[in-house]
Amino acid sequence: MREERIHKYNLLKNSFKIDPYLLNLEDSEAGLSKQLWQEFKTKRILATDIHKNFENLAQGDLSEEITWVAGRIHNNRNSGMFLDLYDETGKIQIVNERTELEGGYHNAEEDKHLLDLLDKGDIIAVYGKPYRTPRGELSIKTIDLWILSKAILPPPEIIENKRRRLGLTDVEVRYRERYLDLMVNPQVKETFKRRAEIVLGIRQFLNEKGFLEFETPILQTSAGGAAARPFVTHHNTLNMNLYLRIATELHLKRLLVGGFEKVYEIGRIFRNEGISTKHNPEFTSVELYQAYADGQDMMQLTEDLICRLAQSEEIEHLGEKINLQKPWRRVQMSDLVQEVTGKDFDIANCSLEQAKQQAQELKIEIGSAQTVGEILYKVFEEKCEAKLIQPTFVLGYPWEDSPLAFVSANSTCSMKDQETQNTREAKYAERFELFIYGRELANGFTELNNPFRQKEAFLAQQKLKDKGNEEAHPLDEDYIKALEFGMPPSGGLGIGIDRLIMLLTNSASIRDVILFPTMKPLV
RNA sequence: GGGUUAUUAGCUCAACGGUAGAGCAGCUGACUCUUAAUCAGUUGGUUCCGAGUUCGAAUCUCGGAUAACCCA
Repeated sequence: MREERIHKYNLLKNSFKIDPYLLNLEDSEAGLSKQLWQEFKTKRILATDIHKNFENLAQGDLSEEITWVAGRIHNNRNSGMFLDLYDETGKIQIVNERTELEGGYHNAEEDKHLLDLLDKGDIIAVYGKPYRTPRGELSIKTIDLWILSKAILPPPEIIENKRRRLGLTDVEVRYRERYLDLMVNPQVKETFKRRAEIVLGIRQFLNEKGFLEFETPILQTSAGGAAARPFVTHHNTLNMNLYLRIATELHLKRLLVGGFEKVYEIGRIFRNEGISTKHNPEFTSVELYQAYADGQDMMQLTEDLICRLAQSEEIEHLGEKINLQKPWRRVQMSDLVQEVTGKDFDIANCSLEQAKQQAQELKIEIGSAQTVGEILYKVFEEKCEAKLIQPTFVLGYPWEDSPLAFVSANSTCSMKDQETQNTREAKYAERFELFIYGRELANGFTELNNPFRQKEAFLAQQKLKDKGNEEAHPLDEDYIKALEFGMPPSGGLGIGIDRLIMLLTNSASIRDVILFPTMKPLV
């Protein structure tokens, strides 16, 4: 098939003197080319607009309004008489009356042959008049047409009609050759359009609230701000290893030290971890930090943001109705665990022995967990996470896993609880995570701005690292130095944008919302 | 990391130990007719790769690749 197309390409070039990759309007013998090209660029109409503008054109009627359209041919009936032309907005039918085709820069005789050389997949420009066929299909009746790009490979069949199982369904091809997926699966195009709108919506929301967007380093000498294994790369002239960032947190908080009070960054994050329907090695997050605020403010902001992006108080996600009506549930992790398992793992009431015993009763492998808090977290992950279908803020994270958050007795994520941090042994981090449909969507806390506490927390992480925990947070002396200059008390929030888009576009896999997901090469 | 499943023509799939097939696409022709156009004819294969069992393998066995899903 490819050979056939190449043959046609050569025919066009040699017999017609047309290079089907150039704007052949330029080569017109009629001398009108430049003028026509200008006209084309300024007057081209999108398919949806034609349908809108000529809605009332009666059957069989021909409008006198000269119209330009362009797009890809996806279907061809009656030997080129009817073409289905698709642009970004949809389909418009082209009607070619061979006997009526006038010459533009090629004469009518040649047009006949030109029609025969058109293939599915070719991108063409059409100059003609709106026309509703006797059968009622709004079309463009061609006066002249030009090949703008010859397709050597045919496009997969476009799916508009489910009556037969065709089109491109192989997920592997859809991910590897996403352009084909976009070309023929309208709902895929719709998802990514929505993605662009959501990201724009986040920017608009934050900008309205006075946040400033910044760009912080992706290449870092120390990959901090989260618990994850980083990718390592090498800088040749500095002759040193660098890490790809696993979070934007520590640099954004340096901006708070510098005096900005509301900052955010939307950007790519890299984590050297497994791939699943919820994980891609590179993904997009938005992190924001607000001075003179706390975790409470961050929860409210999260609600406001997501509700605005959803544009509806109830959405349907993979068969579940998700009620987004504010305020969303806020619950302590230990209360939630008790609710689900009937066992009390609250650090205040539960000894390490009891916690281990209870975990065993629940048949939960505690693995490396050494404290009540860590066991609580394991039980939560095992027993509760998947059940959090409706939006839920989970509070009261064990401090061991939250080295960048304030620690308090009550973990209400409110600033006034900080004063109780002296008796750290019985404490939770002032941290929350948002779950919807069992998926972690956001993570926020009242930021730790005490450099001494921060250093202690880093040193505790260092010990874990020494024990072989590759996800433990590295000691970042430079960040501690920044805190020593003083960071205002602040709230911080991170949202996984891909997962948020999954939720809002009703997508089951993160790969359905990432245009080019990470794949192993075929050879 | 473990398990399950899949990989056959450009696309969607069949053939389940006995000559590798269909629909669509492509090509040739008919038809100013259509919208899944139709009609007639027709081309097209390293059955993901490699080894084994067998008279005979797309099919059974083993190994590998890639992917999807589930579990950790």
